[in-house]
Amino acid sequence: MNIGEAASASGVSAKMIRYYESTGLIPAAVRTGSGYRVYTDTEVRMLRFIRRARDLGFPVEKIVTLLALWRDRSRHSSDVKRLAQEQIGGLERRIAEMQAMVDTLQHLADACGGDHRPDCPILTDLGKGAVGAADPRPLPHAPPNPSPA
Amino acid sequence: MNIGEAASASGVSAKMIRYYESTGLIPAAVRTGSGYRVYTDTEVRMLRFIRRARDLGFPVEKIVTLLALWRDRSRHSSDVKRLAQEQIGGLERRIAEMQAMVDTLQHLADACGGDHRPDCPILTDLGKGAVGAADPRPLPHAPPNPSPA
DNA sequence: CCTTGACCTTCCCATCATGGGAACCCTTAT
DNA sequence: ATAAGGGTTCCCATGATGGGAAGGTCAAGG
Repeated sequence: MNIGEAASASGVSAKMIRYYESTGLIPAAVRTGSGYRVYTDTEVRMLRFIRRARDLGFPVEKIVTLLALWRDRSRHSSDVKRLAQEQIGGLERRIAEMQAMVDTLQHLADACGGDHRPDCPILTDLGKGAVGAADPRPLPHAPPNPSPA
Repeated sequence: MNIGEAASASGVSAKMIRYYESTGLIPAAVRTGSGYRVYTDTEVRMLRFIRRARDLGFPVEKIVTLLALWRDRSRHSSDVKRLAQEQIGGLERRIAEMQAMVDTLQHLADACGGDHRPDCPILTDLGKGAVGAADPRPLPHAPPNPSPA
């Protein structure tokens, strides 16, 4: 199977298959004499596994561990369960953060007339604050685990 | 005020202040004879505005619009409210996606013994699926609007 | 046999917001 | 005068993904 077929069979783009190979997430594929990558059903199943785990928001780094457990027939299900629960915890923390943003915005929007007049508590709130020192919270902008699928 | 002072007064790092200037989000700062950027309270307030908007999850692109409205004294509050509501909608969509991930994971984890045995519905589910064509959903991985604050 | 088109290869670039660091210049206090 | 602690620019890296160019390969059909 060529990379294109493996891509459509697994739902992982050819680009990403090469990327996963380059980062070591999956082993290097066997090549034909002319350099084409060749995939078997086993590898396609691995790619589907990766795809599903990404759909569930697992960061690629965690998928490394999941794949190792997947391959390890003597794994303990408790190890897998723990990973899943950590993932749930991380997602729930991010959900709570976003919910807090929603709540704040909703509060501000509720207090905003939404008419032709310029007065708007949203802008007032965003612009408020004395010019003294601000707490330099690090604005942890890059979520460790973005993937909404 | 030098950039370092403006950074601690606004909560935006000096690095990011220069970045915002380079992208045109904020106007270029006045310079001293020797090239140091100089900031006034007005600019610090603008930076705090940006910081707060980022904290609420607004992508920088939207902040461009918010800033324009902030500066425009003849703005209509309805324009601001609409932006806030769009932001709320986007956040809620992402929350729903993540909640769906949590639900799926919780379902799988509940069915997993979590003991020393290898059997685990989590891995079974991730690995399942025939090797036929998979729907090539684009895995919209990059959230348009990540910032959890 | 040769062409054509679809596929493959590698390599580079871009995203987005952010940090790290190097190399070098400026200011201020001792 | 010198050292410390700013500032400046420029380059690089992140993580997962797509886009695209330049060039090699394969299969089908004339």
